[in-house]
Amino acid sequence: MARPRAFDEEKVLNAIKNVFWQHGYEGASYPDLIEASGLHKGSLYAAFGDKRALYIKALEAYDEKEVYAAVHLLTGESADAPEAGRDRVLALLQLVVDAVVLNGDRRGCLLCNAAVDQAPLDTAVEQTVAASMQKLQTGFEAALADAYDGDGIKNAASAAGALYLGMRVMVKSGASASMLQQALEGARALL
Amino acid sequence: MARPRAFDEEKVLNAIKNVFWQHGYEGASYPDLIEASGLHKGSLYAAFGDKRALYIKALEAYDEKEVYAAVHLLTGESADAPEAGRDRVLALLQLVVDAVVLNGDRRGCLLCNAAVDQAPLDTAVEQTVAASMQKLQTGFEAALADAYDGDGIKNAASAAGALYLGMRVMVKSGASASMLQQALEGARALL
DNA sequence: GGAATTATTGACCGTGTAGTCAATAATGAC
DNA sequence: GTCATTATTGACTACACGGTCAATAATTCC
Repeated sequence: MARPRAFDEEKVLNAIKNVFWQHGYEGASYPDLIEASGLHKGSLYAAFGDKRALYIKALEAYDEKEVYAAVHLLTGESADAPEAGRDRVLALLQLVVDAVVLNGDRRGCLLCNAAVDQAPLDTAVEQTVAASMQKLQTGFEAALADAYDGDGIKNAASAAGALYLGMRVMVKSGASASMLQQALEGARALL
Repeated sequence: MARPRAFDEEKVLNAIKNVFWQHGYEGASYPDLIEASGLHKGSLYAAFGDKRALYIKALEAYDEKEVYAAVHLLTGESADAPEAGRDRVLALLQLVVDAVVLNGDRRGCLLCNAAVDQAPLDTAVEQTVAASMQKLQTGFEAALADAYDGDGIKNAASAAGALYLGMRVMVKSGASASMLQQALEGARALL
């Protein structure tokens, strides 16, 4: 018995997520957010709260979509996941390279960006980031469980996670396609 | 035959570097920079130019000190560098862990921070970052030259570089000491 | 149709920002 | 001592930012 929402919450959050992904937290201004979402400032506040809350929601949306997809690839639950666990890790790293080579997408990883520039300033961000990172870690462990044993699994999974994060940083730093390809080949040789 | 500078340029730049290191580019306000440097706003402008120029100078100072030290460790030119190249890489990764465990220092790496949040927005930053990254890459190649051959050297060096960057991101994301230690052990097992 | 409730709008506000500049101070050359 | 030159100061400006709110619109219930 009240006026209904005129927008699709999920679509709006997706648009907001993309703005933060591309411009970072500080770099995303309300004019940017307004343009991308199609809403007005007051509506954003009424529906989601302040900018920080909006950012957390964007991180959660990223977790639900991008992190989810990565973890499912790692665990082998995706349809196109390779058979061997090690190959699933390499497939994920290949996706990092492909984003740049095939689509020219250098936004990197919203999670990494958040970890670097907002996590140290905001415990809510830090917790959200930590939760997503933990999911990734578990995914890497699942992928490497049959190639290592004992502590070796966790160790190799942490190192693989660091490799993944590092490659995503390389992407943002403007590393060339061949540098990225080299890192991927290096990972193939090491893992 | 004119009034001399009342401050030590190197010390001031070092203070400025630390502010950017801790707070990031956007997070560093002029009040912060003024307090850390002991100079007034007008002096900063007169001596170094605008905030962007100041940031670039801070990146250069970081390159000259921190990147220089890392590269020299990797190439074995430091006094305390291990004999084997592979051990020098691990020693560098150990320093990343130690910064957190021994000093509680979670500032991470100014270079990584710059790569993630400023390089995509400013080609001058991107170039400075790229130059420092290239030096690191060369260092890793020098360290791993005797353990690999042919393309393997460059590949392994790129992967080691990604590992290094990834671990520094983990530090900023709030990863626990044991997670970092795991990644280090993983690197030891893989390299 | 009227009442109650919630969504939407966009003008408005205070603040903190980066950046400027005219006045003043300190030095060396002569 | 005077002058030319450069350094220092801090008040000043203009602006963009995040955030607020009162007025209005759209809906359902009765």
